[in-house]
Amino acid sequence: MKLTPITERFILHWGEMGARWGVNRTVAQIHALLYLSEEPLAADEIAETLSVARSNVSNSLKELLAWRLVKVTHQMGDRRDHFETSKDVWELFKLIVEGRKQREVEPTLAVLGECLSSPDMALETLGAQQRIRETQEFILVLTTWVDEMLRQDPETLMKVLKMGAKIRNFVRGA
Amino acid sequence: MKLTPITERFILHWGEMGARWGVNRTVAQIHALLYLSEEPLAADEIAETLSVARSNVSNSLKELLAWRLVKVTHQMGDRRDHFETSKDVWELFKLIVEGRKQREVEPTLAVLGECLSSPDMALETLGAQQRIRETQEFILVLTTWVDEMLRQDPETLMKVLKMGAKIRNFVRGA
DNA sequence: CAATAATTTCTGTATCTACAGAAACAACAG
DNA sequence: CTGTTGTTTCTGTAGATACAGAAATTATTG
Repeated sequence: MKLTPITERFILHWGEMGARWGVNRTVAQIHALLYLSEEPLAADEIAETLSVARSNVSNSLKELLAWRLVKVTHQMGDRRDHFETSKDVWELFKLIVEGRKQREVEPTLAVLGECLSSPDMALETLGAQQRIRETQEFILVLTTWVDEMLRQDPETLMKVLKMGAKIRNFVRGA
Repeated sequence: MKLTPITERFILHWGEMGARWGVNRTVAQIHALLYLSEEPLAADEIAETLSVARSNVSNSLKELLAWRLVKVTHQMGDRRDHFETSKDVWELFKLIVEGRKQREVEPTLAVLGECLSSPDMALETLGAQQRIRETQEFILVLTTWVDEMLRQDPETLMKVLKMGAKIRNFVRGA
């Protein structure tokens, strides 16, 4: 399948961005392709379209499945798996944030917690102790809030965001 | 300078996390070191403490300076530059978000904008066209909101975050 | 139970990035 | 002006990751 110029540009840029945020380029590209595609695609089709090895596609899809960003579907008369992703940016965003929270933020909180409860903590300067505590507190507050937000439906979330300025006043008044 | 066990653990973990988010490991480690350190450190001291080459420290510091995460200071009777970072997690967070916005989000918005205004857009399916538009809108709303939030002082921000649940009700009532 | 189609796992290679060490450069002191 | 101290830039290498292609595995059909 030949890509149209815009689709190609979008996919390449997405791959680039993924790389900068610690996501494998091919993984990001495949996701972008599925996002723009009208129908679910088979692995071969993806490999051909993006000019990457079949095996590479297989591994990348496994990764995307682990992130719950793509799902497998089937079509009548075709034995091959077909892959599709949600067309809802918000939902995708949620899944990504959720994934990174689990994979990176939670381990970090664990490490900070262990540090804080370690007897070795006494060896640190008071300032360092405090900063480690503040870091933990910061991450905790932030993730709790993110959790809260992600639990909302897209529409509510949208309203919250579009209301930025008002929130400030709300806080003032509270 | 020898690191205490906790400091070492913190720094190593920070480096690890940086790597996962597309930040050079040494850069992240140096930042963590300065964050926990009570006084500004000279480049040699950093190199020795982290066991990395002096040149590596130089380049990493340049990177951190570009992000405005560290500042140069001087001490009486010492010709060497000394480096320090803010001890305020909130401020650090702001700087990082700000930096990533400029380096990654804005270029992405530019690409999306060019796509949308290109005549080639007519070649795309209606669905793809819409999704590209939605993506742009999404990023726009999100960054606008982030901008708004980062403009607040830490204290206000903290209140906003700690209020997660209430915000929902606020939205409902609005 | 073959024969075929589809997918995954394995293995080696290419590519890229991080990094050390050397060399060049700049600032300063005597 | 020359030696010293400190910093940056340059160059090659080591290490890591991404990836292609082959081999092995699994599923499906007649």
